[in-house]
Amino acid sequence: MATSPKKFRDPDETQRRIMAAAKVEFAKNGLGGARVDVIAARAKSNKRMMYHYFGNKEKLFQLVLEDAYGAFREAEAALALDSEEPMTALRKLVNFNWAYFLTNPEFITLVNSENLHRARHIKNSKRIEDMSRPFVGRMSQLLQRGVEAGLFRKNLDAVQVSITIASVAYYYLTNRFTAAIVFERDMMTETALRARLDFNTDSILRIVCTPETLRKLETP
Amino acid sequence: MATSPKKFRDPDETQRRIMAAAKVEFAKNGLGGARVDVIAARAKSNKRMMYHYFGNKEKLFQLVLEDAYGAFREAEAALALDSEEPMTALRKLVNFNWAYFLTNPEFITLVNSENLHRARHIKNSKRIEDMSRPFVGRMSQLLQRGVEAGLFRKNLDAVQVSITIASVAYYYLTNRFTAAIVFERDMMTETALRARLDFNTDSILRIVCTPETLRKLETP
DNA sequence: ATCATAAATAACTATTTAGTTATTTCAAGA
DNA sequence: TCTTGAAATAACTAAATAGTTATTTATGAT
Repeated sequence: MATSPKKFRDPDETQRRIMAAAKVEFAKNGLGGARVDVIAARAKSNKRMMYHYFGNKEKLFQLVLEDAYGAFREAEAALALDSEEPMTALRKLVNFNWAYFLTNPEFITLVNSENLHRARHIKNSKRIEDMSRPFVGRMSQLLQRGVEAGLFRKNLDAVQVSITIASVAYYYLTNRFTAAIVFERDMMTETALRARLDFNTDSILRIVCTPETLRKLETP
Repeated sequence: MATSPKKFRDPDETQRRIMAAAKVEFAKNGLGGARVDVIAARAKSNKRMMYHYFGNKEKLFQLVLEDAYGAFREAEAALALDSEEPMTALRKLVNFNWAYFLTNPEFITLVNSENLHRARHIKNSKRIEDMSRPFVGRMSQLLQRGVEAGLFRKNLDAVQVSITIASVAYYYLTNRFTAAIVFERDMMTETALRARLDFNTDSILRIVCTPETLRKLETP
């Protein structure tokens, strides 16, 4: 069969299992609420291995966070938006943010936890910086192409647009539990999720596109 | 002088001090990271009083959260948006959300913490429900008035609009620490804050207003 | 004045928890 | 097949932590 024979000693695999377990535990309980014993048990390893490979709880958290962020940016880069029409690319980007946060809820809680701690674990992370720069570059380039095609408004700040695209998806999903009570509405039915994605796509187009582009969209 | 004579026994004041201290501690470290000893010390009281008046840590958290949410909704209601022109009211609402999150950062972290715990502390809170319903009502009414005045687009969902107004402010502020690294930009300078508020106001108007209303705004 | 009651405090306890030490087990090179 | 170093495990420790008990102190009603 395809699976490699089970090794009894496999440092790489052990580290991988500890990271995976840590991701689950940190996402579920935050850095403060996470328990190293739980991580070790879930990884089917033990605490000593965690300390051996990662040093301490916080260093493990930092690595988990960097990996999560890396996976997010990699997935975004894989969209290859630079080879799409600007309108298509923008729609795909809105869609991607939504789908990613929805299918990777642990990403949201990890980022929330890191912000609660004022980003001290990634403050000096070269890795995060290196992963971020191309992303901002891609966004700027997309806006630029849209402007040149007469589709997008001029002088939009790529950072503001990026933040807005993320925010309308992220906020809905991260606050879905309190929102369900406040709005007396199940936020996670298929219908509700579809409605939110549609609303988000429409909103971002209204923010980014010129009035003429929007008019053409409405009268096909 | 105006200050009342210092009482040595003052249950109301003690409870108030414990609540205030708890708000700070929960906001700073989340429910899991908060320490009851720290709360007691900061309140210049002691643990026994906390347990006496509030039962346990989680019940205290619930009360702090309900109070924070109540204060937010009260402040919003005090805007008296129903006696404003729809456009003015909408701008004021965007402004209010921004200013409130900015000047009450503990509100954001409390809500984040509660969502990490899947809203289990307010799940059955009649208080929260009672405070929320009028808010949704006010939003619906505002949209309705805007539509009737030919200013706002028809068939907008008040819940989607509410969520969007909150999201563009909340996300920027809650994720300001990681964003500062990702975007290599200080998110909290006066200029950056002003730029974000302006961007948000513009965005929400583009989402809510009819094309004609927007056109009139651009050519005064 | 005094007494019952609630407010306040400090000292304590049983658990939990991050991190360590001591020991055993395996696998690869000589 | 023997040796050696890394991988793995379990048992331990010191500190921290939520919650409690026992006791003292002030206050307001009688």
